[in-house]
Amino acid sequence: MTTDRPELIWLRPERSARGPAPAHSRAAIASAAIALADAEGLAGVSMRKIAASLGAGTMSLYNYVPAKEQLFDLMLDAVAGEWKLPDAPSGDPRADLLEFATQGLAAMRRHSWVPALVLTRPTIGPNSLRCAEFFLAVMADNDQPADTKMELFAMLNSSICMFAQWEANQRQSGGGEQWQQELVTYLGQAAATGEYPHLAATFAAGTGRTPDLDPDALFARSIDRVVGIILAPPNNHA
Amino acid sequence: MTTDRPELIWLRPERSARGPAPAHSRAAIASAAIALADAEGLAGVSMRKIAASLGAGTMSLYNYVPAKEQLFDLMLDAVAGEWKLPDAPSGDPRADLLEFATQGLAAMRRHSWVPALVLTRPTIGPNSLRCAEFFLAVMADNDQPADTKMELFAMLNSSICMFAQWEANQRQSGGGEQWQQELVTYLGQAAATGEYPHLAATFAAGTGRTPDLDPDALFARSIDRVVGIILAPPNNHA
DNA sequence: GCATACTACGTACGGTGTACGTGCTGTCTA
DNA sequence: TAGACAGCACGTACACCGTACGTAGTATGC
Repeated sequence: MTTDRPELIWLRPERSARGPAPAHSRAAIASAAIALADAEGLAGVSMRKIAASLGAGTMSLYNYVPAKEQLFDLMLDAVAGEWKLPDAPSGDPRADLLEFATQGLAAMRRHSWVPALVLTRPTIGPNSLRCAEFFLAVMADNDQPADTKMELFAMLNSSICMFAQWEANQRQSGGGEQWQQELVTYLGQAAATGEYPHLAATFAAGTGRTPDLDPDALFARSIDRVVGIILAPPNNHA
Repeated sequence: MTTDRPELIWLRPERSARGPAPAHSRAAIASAAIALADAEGLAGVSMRKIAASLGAGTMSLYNYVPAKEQLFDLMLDAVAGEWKLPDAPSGDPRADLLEFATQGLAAMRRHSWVPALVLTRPTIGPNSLRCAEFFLAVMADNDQPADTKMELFAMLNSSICMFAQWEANQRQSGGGEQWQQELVTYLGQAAATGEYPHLAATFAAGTGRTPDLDPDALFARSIDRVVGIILAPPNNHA
């Protein structure tokens, strides 16, 4: 409420000239938080645990981060820094966007808490801006309005997130045998009611199939569609 | 690490024959929780507040719901029940899917906490199944593999969620004047560094524009693309 | 009649984010 | 150079959270 200091964390300097040198850093705190989230999930991240893993007092963290929410911003931007992007577009926009998406998926596979979090917190830290910059560089020759390009960027990012989240859910569900069992039981019951004929048919058809298409290939196929939409000339759509 | 015992809530009967009649119901509890989430956000939902709003003791809720996590399932399925779907497909799949998406967007606009939540919790309650059933009925004449259809359903749902979440973020950001101000300041600074030339150009081009395209039209346009992909014959893509 | 299974709910425990105060340290200003 | 002062480290404390557990009451099946 009382906003003497800027709310936006990127606007406040990491360190001012006065006072003793800090014993830690935003980057170190974010890194510790990321390690915790990777190991225990986002819900397992607490200020006390982060402080303990850094050997700091809990309340010391508040000298670096105004609140836990802003810590999430730091975490997300740190992950955005893991994208390994070429310095300049290659000249093949489709390949560049695919590579961008692949980098994103890889990062989100390492940090399965990212997709759900990034959806609720639009990130605009330095590393995220670097990603946006790359996207816009790739799209430089594409004559669409500026804000449309930003929407397309959001669309690409969301698609990557969706896929990563879907994978994470699969993994989580597949892990619990009992849950899988219960799910089958329940869907069987639902099908037996006769209220869901199409669903029952689909369920029956789906069972016993072997495919399990290579996840990477599935991702490439899905994202290729999205990239196609993004790169399509603006007015070719009815 | 708690021993994961998912205990699918849809499998346990709401009420058994023995014992006194319950004073409340899952539906009433879910409804109270939804009202709370609408008013204060998902983080504002607590067992104590729900109980208070129902005039019940906090711990009584645990006679209806094994844990708070399962309550989220109830909430999501209750919202899925708000979709107003025709009994049968109209014969125009494109129109049907657009209508489906529009219903979804409307529900998510009423309950802005849904998109983020549903992404992390695949819903399979009775109402959610009804939605899937409708989708499959629309897709009945479309000869794609069963599991592909389910993937496409997930894709459609995700797209709706993405759009709704994006809108919610816009609304939230636009609400805080100071935040908006700080964002502009920060982006200005970032642009001034010269590290983000394309971003700076895009930002400059975006400022001063008037469009603010009607959100519904924007949604229709976006979702129409997705519907196009969904309805496209399976092998028309390179 | 009576065991049984369920409802209702108070109490309590271990966890959370963080406001506040206290002492310290380094730098900038007069 | 003296002192004001901003930033740092951290302990304590508070309000709130999810929920395990125990107790008491009540309707049903045998």
